[in-house]
Amino acid sequence: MNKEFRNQESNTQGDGYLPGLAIDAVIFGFHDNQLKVLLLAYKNTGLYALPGGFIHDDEDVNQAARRVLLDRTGLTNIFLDQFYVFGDYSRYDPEPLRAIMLARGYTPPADHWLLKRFISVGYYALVDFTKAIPTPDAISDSCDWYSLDNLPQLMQDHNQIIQKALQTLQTNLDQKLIGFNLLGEEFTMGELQSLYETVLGKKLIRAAFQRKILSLGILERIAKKFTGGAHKAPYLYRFTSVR
Amino acid sequence: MNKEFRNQESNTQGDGYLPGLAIDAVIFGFHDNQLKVLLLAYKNTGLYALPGGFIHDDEDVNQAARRVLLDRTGLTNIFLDQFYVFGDYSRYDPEPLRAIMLARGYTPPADHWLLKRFISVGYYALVDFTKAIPTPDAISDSCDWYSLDNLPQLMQDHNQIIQKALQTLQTNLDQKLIGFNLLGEEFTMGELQSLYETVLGKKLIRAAFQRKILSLGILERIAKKFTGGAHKAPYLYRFTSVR
DNA sequence: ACTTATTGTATCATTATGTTACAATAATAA
DNA sequence: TTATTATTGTAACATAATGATACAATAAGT
Repeated sequence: MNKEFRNQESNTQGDGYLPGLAIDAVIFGFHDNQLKVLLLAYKNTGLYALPGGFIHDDEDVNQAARRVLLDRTGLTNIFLDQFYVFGDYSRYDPEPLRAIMLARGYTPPADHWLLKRFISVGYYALVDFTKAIPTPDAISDSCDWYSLDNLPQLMQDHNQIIQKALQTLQTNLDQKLIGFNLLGEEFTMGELQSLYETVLGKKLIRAAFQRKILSLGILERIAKKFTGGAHKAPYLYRFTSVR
Repeated sequence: MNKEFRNQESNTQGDGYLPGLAIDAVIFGFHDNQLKVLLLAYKNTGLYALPGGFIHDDEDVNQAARRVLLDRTGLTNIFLDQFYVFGDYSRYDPEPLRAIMLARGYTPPADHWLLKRFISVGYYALVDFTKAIPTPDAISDSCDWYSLDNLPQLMQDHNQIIQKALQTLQTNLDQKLIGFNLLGEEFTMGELQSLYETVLGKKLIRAAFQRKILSLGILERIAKKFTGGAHKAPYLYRFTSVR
């Protein structure tokens, strides 16, 4: 990986990559009843950013996004979808990348490809928090989960990108039943409801939620989960993969 | 316009344009109870294609899409939205563009920028059929409406692009009330229902449709429309712009 | 055995949608 | 002028979906 960025850096014209096009990935996880996103902190710069990358000139754009996701989380077979292209001219700001390269002790030439204008394809992914292994890229100190309601200031327009991704997630939550991708294999109805409430940012009616979800016929009841709490044990459910 | 393409053609390295990025626009219209799209036929090649274009290096991508729409229809202030980025490597096929340039009597160099791989941002627009003035670009014979259920074979993956645009239109029809953009200022309930039926490809129940639409409180009843038919005259409605 | 918190579900209320019916009414024909 | 016809607007009822409340079942602690 370090190799990859060194290549992107010293390869001043970006040979082998599609010029001017990048990927930004909003990777959602769910933990402690909080919706989280994966962020990178860049070395010696105080800059935070979304995981992202560039597209090889013989690679599908969607495939490049999967590669980014794999590199940052170790996960494959994950829900991942485009949600918007960020292409305003006003986004153009070479300073953060210049700062990152300078902080690495590399002074890029003025016409370095990474300092040119980039259009970014926004992707959002829903991953099982417990399965992802956050992995920094070559030029970042850390790759970590940050709660959505407590985000740091991000590079460029990355905060807005996250907002737009969240909107997309909210409108597609029921419609495409994508929410399940944020949970593990097995979960209780309470956990599922809590996920929905967190994503949508509002309370749902317990009885109605349970009835609705069960009526979809996509859940399989497995066993009871003895939580150790002084109350009836909830059932565990599993998403019936056959659809 | 001719000037613009001559510039794109003779400017073999595409200076002034974002490299490798294009726009394809699926422009929907509604007429004679049919959903139509605007297509270009290219000179001396027998090729049909979606209207499209490139992005100036100081231009917003969305703005470039508006420019394409304006150039092909003469319309501004139109519903226009991104719906997908077509970025598979397998799309890459320089032959159609080479054929177009050759048919114009221009032999492009092997490294001509228009023969390189392009990623395409798909936009869909909903326009008032009666207001649009289909206008060919510099290298096409014609710009015309084609019924969706009777499309010619299109260049590259443009047929699939239209299919994806249609899916997007269908899922967003109620949700965002975008359907109204396909009608003129004033319309009858029957016309609106017919539009919905055509887009969704299924019959709707008249009484329920009317009740539902009216309950949204977004329509203003204006006057009766005397159609000349031997029956009660329907009311004309207008979309209340205030939302 | 009693208490507590939580779960699963039944019950009823309310709202939304599907279905049928019918009066109102333009244009035409008698 | 008066019937005829096709279509519209909407009422009325039936069915389905959702909201709200209630309550029995039940783990675990006391």
